[in-house]
Amino acid sequence: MTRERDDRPATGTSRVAPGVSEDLLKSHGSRLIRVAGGTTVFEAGDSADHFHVLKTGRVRMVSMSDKGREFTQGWFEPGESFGEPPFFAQVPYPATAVAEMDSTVWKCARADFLRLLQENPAVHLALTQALSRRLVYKALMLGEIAIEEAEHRLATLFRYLRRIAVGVPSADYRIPLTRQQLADMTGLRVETVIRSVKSMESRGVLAIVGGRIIWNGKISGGTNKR
Amino acid sequence: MTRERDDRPATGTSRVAPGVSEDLLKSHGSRLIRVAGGTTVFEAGDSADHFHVLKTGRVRMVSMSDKGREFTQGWFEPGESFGEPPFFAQVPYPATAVAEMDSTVWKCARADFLRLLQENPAVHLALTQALSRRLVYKALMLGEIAIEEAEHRLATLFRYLRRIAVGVPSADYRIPLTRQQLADMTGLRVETVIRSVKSMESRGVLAIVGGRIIWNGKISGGTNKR
DNA sequence: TTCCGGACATGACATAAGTCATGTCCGTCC
DNA sequence: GGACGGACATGACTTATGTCATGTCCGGAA
Repeated sequence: MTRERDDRPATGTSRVAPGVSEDLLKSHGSRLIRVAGGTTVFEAGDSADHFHVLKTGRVRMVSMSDKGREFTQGWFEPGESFGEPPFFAQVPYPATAVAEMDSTVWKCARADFLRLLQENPAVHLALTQALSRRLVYKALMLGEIAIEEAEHRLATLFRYLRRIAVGVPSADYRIPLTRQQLADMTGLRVETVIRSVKSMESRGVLAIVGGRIIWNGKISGGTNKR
Repeated sequence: MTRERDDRPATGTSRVAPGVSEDLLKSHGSRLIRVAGGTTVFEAGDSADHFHVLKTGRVRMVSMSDKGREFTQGWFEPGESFGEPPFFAQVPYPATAVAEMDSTVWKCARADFLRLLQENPAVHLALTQALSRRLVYKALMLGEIAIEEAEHRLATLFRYLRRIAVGVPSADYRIPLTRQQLADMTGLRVETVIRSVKSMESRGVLAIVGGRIIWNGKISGGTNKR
């Protein structure tokens, strides 16, 4: 049950990392740093004066409460940039970036990166789209967590995950996350996720096979209006 | 108690609307539409094929649950654009845009707007910054609502509102929102907001003068690390 | 002045979700 | 092949917040 990790959805950005090419980063004064698994790339409160791009490994963006509760803002896969919002907004990081495994990260200083963007309009547009996808996800989850109940939050997350997953959208989708990870993305506790999922299973809106949650493409379909 | 509305914080984007100039919009095939107060500019589920810029009036972005609960994603003031994330991400709107008063809105079709951006790198950068500010706010509130309790959520929102407000940051800040509006931004109910605020008042972290919440610049200051 | 509606306030009770304790199942590692 | 740890599961109890009912205050309209 460790192989799961490989198909972790890139909730951070998009299904396909458009990314800034390494050549471009190198030619614009970026430095490549190593981050050991379990340590942080930056922490909430740090000032954001570099643009970060993940080269190898995996990074999780996480918010932490005083009492140790965690909320996973998203995961980032190789090729994706992360921590750009505070970088552009010029405010301290609101969350902490943790390397879930040994990782390497490109760091590009503000002036260098702004020049890079200016010289490469296509990269800028791809970045705008990546930020937009992330904003859509955040608005979606924010609305859910603010006003919906446990099962609804989970159903919405499942639909979202299947939508951004590669493959046939009508086919069954095997949720590639543990109950704990789902809890950390929905503001719920593991027990609540377990109970909600079981309840949804008994109502037939999903199936559990070998512990894994199978979201049915047909019956629990989409929500689009037009 | 109606004058409050005028200094509504522009949580949608930023304190200063950088915006796309009207000349630019006009020269790129935009249309100006009128939206009566109380009606919607677009609704959750609609497809997003136009870029919207508010010319006059005020727009509130709101998520709604099946059972009628509302969550205010943000407000938009004249000069600000809204609904861009789904536009760029090419997905249906996740929320509904309601005109809180008679408003006028510029609408620019996709191809036209992409051309506009390409021809005006400075506008593109300003847009990236606006999106970034919004993303920082969403990440902040998402973490709060997911894992923090009522009083903490409110305190964080108050700090944020004061930070983006114009004026001396160390001075007392009068929250320009009603209890109901605060409730709609934090995923709480009015009664909970009222009780939390009173509790915070009794603990001395804020004052209530004539019903209005006064957030003290000194004692309830910032959270920055460095 | 009086009336009215919106905002603020407070008590009593209901409940979804959190918390705590325990237990099973099942791979992996020695 | 036995021990161990992580993930899943379930019962019993607690609690923060929601829900409902009701009341006061105050400014604007008539």
